[in-house]
Amino acid sequence: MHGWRNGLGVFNGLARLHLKSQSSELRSMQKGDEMPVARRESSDSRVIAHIDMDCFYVQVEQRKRPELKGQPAAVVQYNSWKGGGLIAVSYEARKYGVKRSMRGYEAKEVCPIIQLVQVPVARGKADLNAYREAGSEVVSILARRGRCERASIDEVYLDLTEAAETMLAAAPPDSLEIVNEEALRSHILGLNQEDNSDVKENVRKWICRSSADRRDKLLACGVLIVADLRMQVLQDTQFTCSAGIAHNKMLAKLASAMNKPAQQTAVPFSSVKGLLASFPIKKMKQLGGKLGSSLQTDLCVNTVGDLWQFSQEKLQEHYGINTGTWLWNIARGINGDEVEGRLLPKSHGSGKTFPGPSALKNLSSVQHWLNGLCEELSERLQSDLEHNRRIARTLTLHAHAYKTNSSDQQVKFPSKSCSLRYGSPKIQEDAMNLFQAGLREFYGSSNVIQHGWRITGLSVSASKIVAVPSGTCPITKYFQGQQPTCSSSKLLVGDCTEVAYSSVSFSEDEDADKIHTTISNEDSSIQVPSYYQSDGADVSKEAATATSTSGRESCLESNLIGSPSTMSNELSCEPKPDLHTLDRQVRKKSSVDKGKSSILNFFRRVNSNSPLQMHNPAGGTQDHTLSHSDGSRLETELWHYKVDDIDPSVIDELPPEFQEEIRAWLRPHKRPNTVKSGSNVSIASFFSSTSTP
DNA sequence: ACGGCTTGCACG
DNA sequence: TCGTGCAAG
Repeated sequence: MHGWRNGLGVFNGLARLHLKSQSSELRSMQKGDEMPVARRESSDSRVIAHIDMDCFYVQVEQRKRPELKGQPAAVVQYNSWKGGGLIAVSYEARKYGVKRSMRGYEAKEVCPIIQLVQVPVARGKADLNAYREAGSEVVSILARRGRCERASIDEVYLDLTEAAETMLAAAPPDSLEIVNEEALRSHILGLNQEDNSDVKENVRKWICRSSADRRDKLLACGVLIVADLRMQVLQDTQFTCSAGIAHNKMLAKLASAMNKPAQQTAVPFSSVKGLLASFPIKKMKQLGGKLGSSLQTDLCVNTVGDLWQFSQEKLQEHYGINTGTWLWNIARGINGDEVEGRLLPKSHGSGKTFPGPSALKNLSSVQHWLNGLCEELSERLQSDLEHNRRIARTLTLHAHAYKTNSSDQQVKFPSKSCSLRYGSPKIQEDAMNLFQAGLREFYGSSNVIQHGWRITGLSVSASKIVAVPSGTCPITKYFQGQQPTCSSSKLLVGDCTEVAYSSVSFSEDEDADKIHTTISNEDSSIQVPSYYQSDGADVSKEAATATSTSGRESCLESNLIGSPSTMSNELSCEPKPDLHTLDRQVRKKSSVDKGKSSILNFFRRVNSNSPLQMHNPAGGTQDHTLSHSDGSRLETELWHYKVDDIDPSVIDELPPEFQEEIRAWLRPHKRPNTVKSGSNVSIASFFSSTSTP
């Protein structure tokens, strides 16, 4: 227990910079302070929600076939063997004891009246697109009230801090005459519900309590907002969901599962300790597997409360610096993970298993299945390009295999990747080559004749997805921006886009025009923040006069202008993610943008008289020096900014699109996972590697 | 060598 | 950077 109290007030600093009033602490933080990994102190006052769709695949099928609503039902794939495997089960069916991972036949045994709906099949494999699209519908609604992170096909995190603060300032709960019925149905952990009491009235009192501390009031606002959002989701999509509202992601996630389906649960700070004390360790996210088992068997930890007796150092010795620190923190309800603004997946994949006798035995069957997988992948990449203007740069092939007549069964089939060329035929060709490369390695030196092989699983995936430079910039201009002079540097977006264009436009015949118009479409009927509009014009002018690099730059800039919703009208029934969010999230990860991100240009214009020194406090070798992509710095001064010199309060004044980026620089980073005993690494040493300009 | 198919992330 | 393994749903 001793660590609990210790955990409450010990940490200062970076994590709090979202609060204007506390931003000065960022500057005052001195050497000797302790700051291992991303964390927040437990005075964390964010309002975070986790939204979890109820048996989502079932709901999607029920919307398609309304006669299934209210019925015991399950979604099943591959009806061929033992009635197929269940992947989603309605709550009515769960009452009969039907579980996910049952076979169709088993489900029928315990619940004879269950309705089994098959997952759509395309090219001989399960086709999950309907569920993906339904998930996007939900995300587009949930993203309305705050930063939104698509955590999976049916789960979303929301950072509602700002919305809650705004509500608290403008229309605080204690001023409300009527409270949303859905909000009144909330579960408030720790709220005493006496036997005869009016439950809803108690919830109303809690929500409207004027004596509540600020954190509870913010949480109450969160409860109201989430109730509202959930109603919107239901109205617009017919889907129900459950939600957790808390001060961080971990607690929100715990809470969302506590009352399902179609309910929401809030975790006031005062109830955290009681909640965790007896909470089964294996039910914590990330602890459902080997790590959780290790805690149980090696440390005799069965509940989160059992973790309290271990010092940080002890946990670090066992599990490494990062995991150890993380464990110590989550045991105390501390979790600084940010809600990433990301509405779209980071990769696409298509795969299939070939169990038992269905294992593939020769190249032609591998080719057959690989072709189908690649076709599906290609379609999804096309769709991502059209809807979101993104391209993937890397193609990866995974396979599971074993050798017949061989002793070294433990040898794994290696994954292989290459740069991704668009167009189904190219992807198929490349995937097949990757497979053969993997196969050669898989053989090793073993005797091919004696040792045949079987393939039990194949998958292809596309990753490293980046935004396509597009918008006001004609393609010709765009290509001028990336002459061979760049070849030595890492202009991956450009290089890859070029590939994408040529192959998409010329290999997939009928798509050529579509792609072109997509890229060059510049309908500007959408609303663009004023700082973009004025800047956009400026940048375009600069682009027109400069030669070597500004073509590229202007493309990147103009990416901020124009909207995906203006494109591909025939597909416009689908929800389109917000381009600004999209652009921000892509830019954040792009190695290209590290050196030339729009935010630096923004600073350059705003502070043109006083260039600041900027370095990344934790970025190691990362360099935020702005230089042109061709490496010529002729007319480009070197703009250095030092993070310490940025008044954190200024961040809130920046365009929201930039705030995220800046905060990412300021955020603590993970340390290399070397286990050190006595591991209080000082801030000084943490920063020292990059503190020289 | 079966629960199947996706995703994301940490590690070396 | 690439490839592997873990975890989740």
